[in-house]
This record gives sequence, C-alpha cells and structure tokens, in this order.
Amino acid sequence: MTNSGEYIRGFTDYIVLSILSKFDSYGYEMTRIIEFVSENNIQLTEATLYIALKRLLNDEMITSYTGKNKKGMSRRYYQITPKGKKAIRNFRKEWVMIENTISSLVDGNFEYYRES
Amino acid sequence: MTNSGEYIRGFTDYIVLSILSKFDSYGYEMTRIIEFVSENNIQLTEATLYIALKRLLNDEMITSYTGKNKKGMSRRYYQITPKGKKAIRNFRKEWVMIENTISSLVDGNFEYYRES
DNA sequence: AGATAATATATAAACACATTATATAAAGGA
DNA sequence: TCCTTTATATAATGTGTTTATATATTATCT
Repeated sequence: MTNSGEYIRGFTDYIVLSILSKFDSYGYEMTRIIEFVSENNIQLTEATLYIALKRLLNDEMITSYTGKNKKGMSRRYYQITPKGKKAIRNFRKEWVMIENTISSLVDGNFEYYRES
Repeated sequence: MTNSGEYIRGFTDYIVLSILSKFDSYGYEMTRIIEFVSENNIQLTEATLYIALKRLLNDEMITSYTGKNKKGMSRRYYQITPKGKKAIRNFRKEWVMIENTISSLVDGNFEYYRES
C-alpha cells in the first residue's frame, strides 16, 4: 500500500458520479472536493481522475462541455447522464453492504463457527 | 468493475491480518469466513488470498506452520506476528477515516463552497 | 520585472493487486 | 464411478493507480 488512493480504488468512478449528481463539475474542482471531504487524508491524483473521467465518458455515464471561469480560463465541465444516475443509485445500495462487510472483517466483529 | 473482489482491493491484507488477530487460520477457512461475513456478497478468490498470504509472509506480518485436519489432510496455518498486530492496529484507526470519507462522497453528504 | 503559486487539463511508463484459468490431491457421498 | 468438499498453489492476463512530465493562463509576492 503505497498511497491513500489505493484505498478508494474501485470507488473512484462512483465518487465522481456522486459529485456530478449534485452539480456539474470539472476535474480540478473534483480533486479539491475529495481533498476537502477527506480532510487531506485521501487524495486522488490528477492522472487517476482524468483517466476515470475518460472511462466514464466512454461508458456513457457522463458527458462534457466546455466553459470558462470568471477570469476567462477554460474549463471542461462534466455532466451525469441518466445511465450514470442509475449507476450511482445502484451503487449507493451496494455500498451499505460493502461498508458493513469490510467493517466487520477489519474490526473482527464477527462470529464464525469453527470445525475442529 | 467486473467482480466484487475489486471493492476490497487495498483491504485484503488487513482483512487477513484481522482474522489472524482472532485466531490462527488457513487459506481455505479464511475464504469461508469472508464468504460468511459478507453473506456471499464479496468473495476473495483463492488466487487473491494466496498471493496476499505470500506478500504478508514476505513482509513478516505473518508466519506459517503445517498442521492437519481431523481427517488427516494437511493444512498450512498462518499466525500473526507482532509487526502484523501493529499494522492491523494502525489500520483500524485509518479505516474509520476511510469509511467516513467514502460514505460522505458516495452519499453526497457534504457541503462544498463553490466559487463561481 | 521576474519568480512562484494557483488554476486547469492531459498523457506515457511503470507498478500493484485482482481475475481467470488451471493444476494437484485426498476424502466422502450418491 | 463421478461429483462435491476440503485444501494449496501458480501463470497469464487485465484493470486501475502512481510517478513523472508537459502545457498554459492568471494572480501574487519580492
């Protein structure tokens, strides 16, 4: 385990979809959001994010359009599609199960009947 | 995301260490435990587990010894080392942070001040 | 004026871990 | 006899992350 990003592997795409289900956003802002929410504990590198965005575009989970910030610098905004909305809805249910399972396993809060 | 195992990537080693912090165990039993705790929702393939065990042995997080089941079939038991105990202790604290972060992001339960 | 930091996007090479497939072997049940 | 369960292990392949690097505009500091 070299970097914190390894922990959210498998969740990256859903984190992006979740952010985009709140509002249209762009790469740079999304990395800031993840930094902010994790209190700097988890950081998604730019490379990871942009590759994820490419993957999501390819899978038709998101679309994109260009815009500008107030200073005139160009930004590429991403927008979630109905397919993406469905995917994040389904994943939210799955996450409850995943969270409970990993918590039980990692905390050791389980009873397992062992045969001798 | 092809398989449920992708979700626990990054956590596999700690799941193994957590199980071994309760009792010495062996590969086959550990896959059963993970199946049982996750109610068959998550399954760690044999390959993934045995590679993880090799990695943990190499990192001196665990040691192994041979034993037999009641029918005489041989088993390879694994035991956690002090280094492994320290690692799982530290990870348990980290997991709380990871869990909260992923939950907030995936559920969209966060406020982020956006500059226009 | 020049350097640096912040804003913004993007790709190539290397690395790590998981999946799929496969091999082996002994014991028990249909 | 065949199939299932118990039990361990590896090779080839696949997927996603990290590290490193490139580019460009605007703002701030010295």
